[in-house]
Amino acid sequence: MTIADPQARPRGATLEEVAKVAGVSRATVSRVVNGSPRVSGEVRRSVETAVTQLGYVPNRAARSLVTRRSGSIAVVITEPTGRLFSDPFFPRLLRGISGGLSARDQQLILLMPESPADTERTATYLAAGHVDGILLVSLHGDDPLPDRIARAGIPFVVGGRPLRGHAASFVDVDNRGGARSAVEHLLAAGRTTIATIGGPGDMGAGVDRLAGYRDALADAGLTADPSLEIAGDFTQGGGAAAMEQLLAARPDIDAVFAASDLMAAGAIAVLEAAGRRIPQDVAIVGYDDSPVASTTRPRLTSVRQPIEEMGQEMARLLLAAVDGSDPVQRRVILATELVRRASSAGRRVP
Amino acid sequence: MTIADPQARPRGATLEEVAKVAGVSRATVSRVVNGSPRVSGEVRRSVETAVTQLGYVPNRAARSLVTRRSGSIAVVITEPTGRLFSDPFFPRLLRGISGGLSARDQQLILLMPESPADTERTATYLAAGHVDGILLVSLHGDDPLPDRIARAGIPFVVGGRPLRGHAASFVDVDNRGGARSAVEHLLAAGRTTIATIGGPGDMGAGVDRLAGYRDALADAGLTADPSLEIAGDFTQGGGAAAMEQLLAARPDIDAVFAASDLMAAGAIAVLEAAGRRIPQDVAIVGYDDSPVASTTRPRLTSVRQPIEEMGQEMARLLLAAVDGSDPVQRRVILATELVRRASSAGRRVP
DNA sequence: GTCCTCCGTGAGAGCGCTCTCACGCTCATT
DNA sequence: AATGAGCGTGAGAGCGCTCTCACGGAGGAC
Repeated sequence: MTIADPQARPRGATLEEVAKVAGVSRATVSRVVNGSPRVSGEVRRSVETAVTQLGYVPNRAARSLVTRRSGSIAVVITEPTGRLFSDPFFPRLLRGISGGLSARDQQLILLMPESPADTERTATYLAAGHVDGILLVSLHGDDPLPDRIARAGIPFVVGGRPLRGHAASFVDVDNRGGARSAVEHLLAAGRTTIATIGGPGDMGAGVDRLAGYRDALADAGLTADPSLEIAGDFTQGGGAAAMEQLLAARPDIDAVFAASDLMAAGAIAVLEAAGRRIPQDVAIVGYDDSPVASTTRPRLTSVRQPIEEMGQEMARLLLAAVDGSDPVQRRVILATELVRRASSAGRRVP
Repeated sequence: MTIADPQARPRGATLEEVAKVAGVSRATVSRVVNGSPRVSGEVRRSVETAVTQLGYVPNRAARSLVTRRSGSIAVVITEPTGRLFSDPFFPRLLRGISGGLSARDQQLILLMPESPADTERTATYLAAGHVDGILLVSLHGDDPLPDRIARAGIPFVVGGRPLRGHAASFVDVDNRGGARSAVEHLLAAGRTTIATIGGPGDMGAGVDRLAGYRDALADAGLTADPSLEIAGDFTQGGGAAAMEQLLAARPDIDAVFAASDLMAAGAIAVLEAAGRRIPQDVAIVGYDDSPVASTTRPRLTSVRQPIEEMGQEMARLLLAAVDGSDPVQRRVILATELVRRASSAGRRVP
């Protein structure tokens, strides 16, 4: 094997070698490295010296083999295309997750299955127990993954409320509350005919934002009107198409709540082309507070979400579940914040 | 241990068990699983049956322990904040990398060190040989990582041309050529006083795009003018600040080449506020062709980059290096494409 | 003084896999 | 007919680590 291996990278020191240098047994070095309290101060110091001197770093594979823990967490992103490329949601979420994980010395394994075959391979990989826990992001209603890994008994946490009632912990932003506050803001500005361009009906974020929209209307004593509701796909093109339909059906619209900034940007372009002034004729509010919100003209009022925090919280929940210290299912909902900009400014003169 | 373990997750079948079911030795099962040709058809089939029946999946830790290969590749993203959150560069790159890796059954380990302490831990982790190879993304000039891992002898590939002459393979988009084509486009439209808002001077993308700008001017017989060049930080705010300085120093500007779309968006806002019409008074071209480019008004002419392809190519190069089949250093430069939109339309009347 | 407990340490098994080597068989070669 | 090459298969070592168990010595209870 020494001969056959083309690489022969220098292998680091082993426990055995550290033990020899420190003049103790392998077991004692292991105890020191893993912070066991049952080691005398003197021995501990001499082991630590040897560790530093040899630059010893534990071999994770060997450790995994016996502990049956991989020391890694999978993050699975199953997003066809749209949202993934169009807003900085994922980088921010990943950063939050990464931060939450690194403190505990867990590695983040990123899985982005594209094809159904990929998804199948991913499911097999995950169910085989190669990771200690799983973070599921951007779940659609029909995703088979949660069931598969639940059956395999691997702890997992979902980002965003899962639509089907999986017995799973999840972390979500308050989509319903955020949408409600956006629409309340429009109502307070004197708008009366408020349409919404919703998200996909198979995603929690889509469903909940629509619910929040309806909540606000109901509170104001208005009844929901199907001709004012249309589903988009979170993309700019989708937003534009939806806006056109909306405008054709209801030319009397004086406000639009779009469930994403990109869709709002698409809607703005269409409204503009139709000769509507924003915000004078039609006020518009988006969702996400993405960078796009400050490049539209007028700049876009939007609902800001604590994405990094969401990632961090997901990591925290999952690690607790992996430790077994918290077998309970938890649902964490994080608050959103309405960021007011020009697109919804000014009171309409009735 | 059986008692101490709070989880006791069902462990999958082992090689040994498959061997027993198939009536062969462990070694033979290993050969079948690893696709060795030295197994007779009959035996192979009976092993495959047993594998399927037991749902056998190899234990990666055990395999790693003996092969000294982890089966995973690290992707290190060291980006302070700005770019990471503001454009979809990273998701796209990650997707490209992921695609390039998954075909080879390599796991993608994502590392996003934030603090200097994180970076140190990351370096230690990587140098310890826990991954088979490393992909370095968004490298700044002063990053100590390349040296560290080069010294440890771990194969790595850099995304974007590294500024200091690391003896490293890299994949880059043709920043210089892309910038040149953008500026040539402005020249062809009759613009004569073309400013540039560049990227950070410690990043290859920043330096190269500036060089491309100068190339185009030189080709047109114009000499570079320091009062027309200013460095930004790839963010919208940075672009706006730069544009203000530029406008104060050279009110006669009739075109701007911004090294990122976000900076271009910032510049547009400032130009607008200063009463300049776009593109009539000042034409503007961005870089990245990000979603922002189609939300600005007018929509932004920009340089499109093959980001997914870049990620794929990085994965490909790295895997070749890991295999040892390609110890040569490679430099791959991918072509860009100018996407013409309204912000640079129309010929200026001299 | 004897017995027992407790604590720090070492010995050794074994996690699941790959890889080398040896072995026995079948065929082609002389 | 004898020899050897080649191929498919099995036996067994060992990767680096953790964990259980055993052991010896110190200290307290009787």
